[in-house]
Amino acid sequence: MANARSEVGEGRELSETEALVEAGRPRRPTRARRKKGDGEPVDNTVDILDVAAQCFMEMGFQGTSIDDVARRLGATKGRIYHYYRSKTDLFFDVHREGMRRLNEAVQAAMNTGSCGRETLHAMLEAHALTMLQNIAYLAVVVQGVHMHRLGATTLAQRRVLDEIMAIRREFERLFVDVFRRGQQDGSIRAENASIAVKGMLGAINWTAIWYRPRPGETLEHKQKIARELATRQIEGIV
Amino acid sequence: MANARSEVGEGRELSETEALVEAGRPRRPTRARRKKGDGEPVDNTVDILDVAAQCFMEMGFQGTSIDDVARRLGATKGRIYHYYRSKTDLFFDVHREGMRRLNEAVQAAMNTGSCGRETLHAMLEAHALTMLQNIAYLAVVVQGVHMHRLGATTLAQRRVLDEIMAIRREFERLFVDVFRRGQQDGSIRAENASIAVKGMLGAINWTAIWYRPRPGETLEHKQKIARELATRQIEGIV
DNA sequence: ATTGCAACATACTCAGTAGTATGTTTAATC
DNA sequence: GATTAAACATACTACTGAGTATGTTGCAAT
Repeated sequence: MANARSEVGEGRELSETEALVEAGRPRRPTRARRKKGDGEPVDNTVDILDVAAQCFMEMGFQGTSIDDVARRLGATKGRIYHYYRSKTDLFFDVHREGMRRLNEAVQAAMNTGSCGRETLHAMLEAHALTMLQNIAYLAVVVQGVHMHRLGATTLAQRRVLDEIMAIRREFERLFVDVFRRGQQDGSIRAENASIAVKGMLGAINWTAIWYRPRPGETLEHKQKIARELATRQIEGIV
Repeated sequence: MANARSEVGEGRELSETEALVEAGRPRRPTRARRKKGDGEPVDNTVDILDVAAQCFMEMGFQGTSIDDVARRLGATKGRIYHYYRSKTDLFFDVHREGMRRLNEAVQAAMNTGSCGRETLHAMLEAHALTMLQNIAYLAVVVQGVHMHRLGATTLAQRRVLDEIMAIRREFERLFVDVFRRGQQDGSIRAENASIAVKGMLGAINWTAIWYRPRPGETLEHKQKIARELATRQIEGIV
């Protein structure tokens, strides 16, 4: 980082909680721009987020320059820095969006199944399918997990990173909890929930490494892969 | 990369095969230095390799500077560039060493077990244990897998990368082959060997993300984790 | 004793890149 | 229709970091 943005000065300072909530989130205008005749307000950050996710997936956080993202957008740095304070903030926002989609899908699956094992199965399948459908965003999430020791972050950014890590731990805890429920209702016989879950999530998350959608790939195909992966984690190969 | 080293000039040129074999490998002196009174020749690259593996694991390839590695060695760039032509070559050599250790362990396990499933189980356990025992090197291997599209490599480096990817594909094929053998001898009922193996290897490889050895951690503990992970992949959780 | 090379250290170059400062256009509000 | 802010583009700064060129030291073979 060329020059650490001074934490003081430049107008009003953000309070502790504001900084924690706002950091990494796109800057919202005070007066949102609306489309020509339409009344719908436009969010110009979605394109940036999509392209950034793609770049981060292909070249990694450090390997991606803001100019790379801008070039792929057919724009310049100015557009990106208009919405994001820093490259790290942009990365975090992609990460956050990925986690949001993942959480949404898995939370929905938690309401299905008649025993712990069946619920877990549904959660794993939902997780896998979400990975395959949002591979760029989720590849960034996977990177983010491995990134929590990068150190070279500012004070505010470390806060956001802690928040993200907390969300991830919470996410993993969902699986452990359902696993334990399955142990109690007798539908799961394996012991050591912690290690078992880490293995299962690894099998799913690994798709971020090997899976790339073929052009024109159908949803059914993705579902088939997701079901296959989830089933193997529940039933094994015997 | 500041200046791509010119492929021509500077003395004798390497032949195609020499370049393929030598690239990424440490430069060997024409007259090996020996210890004081001892007759044993010394390999000064092992320290470099160990430290580099540690750095690459903690901060990633792009996030690690040669100066970082040198500083951790209590040395300067000069020492590293004396043995390695480039940062990429250093990374590749760590990768190669990691794959060597992994292959060694898994190959040994292939001679055990009385059916496909048992052999596969032994291979997975050996794989997992090797990961836990060489987490830095294997974390680099995992990074390398995800790196094959980084693009920004020179001609010679791309050759080495292709070689590495070939080795990895060969490695994965070992598991698929044994899987199919298990399907034929009836010890494995699951279908779709390719996806099943990708899931299983993912569960094991994921240790590169979450596992960090506690100080004073015993071998038995590592073995327990490895056995647990492997068993889950074979038997599932039912 | 001298020579030669390995094994580094030191000092430098230069391109890429994060972030900033500032200009320009367009749409909404009054 | 004048004003104002959003939504960018352009131009610039400053620094990091890969790779190089060159110096220095110490062992080993002759």
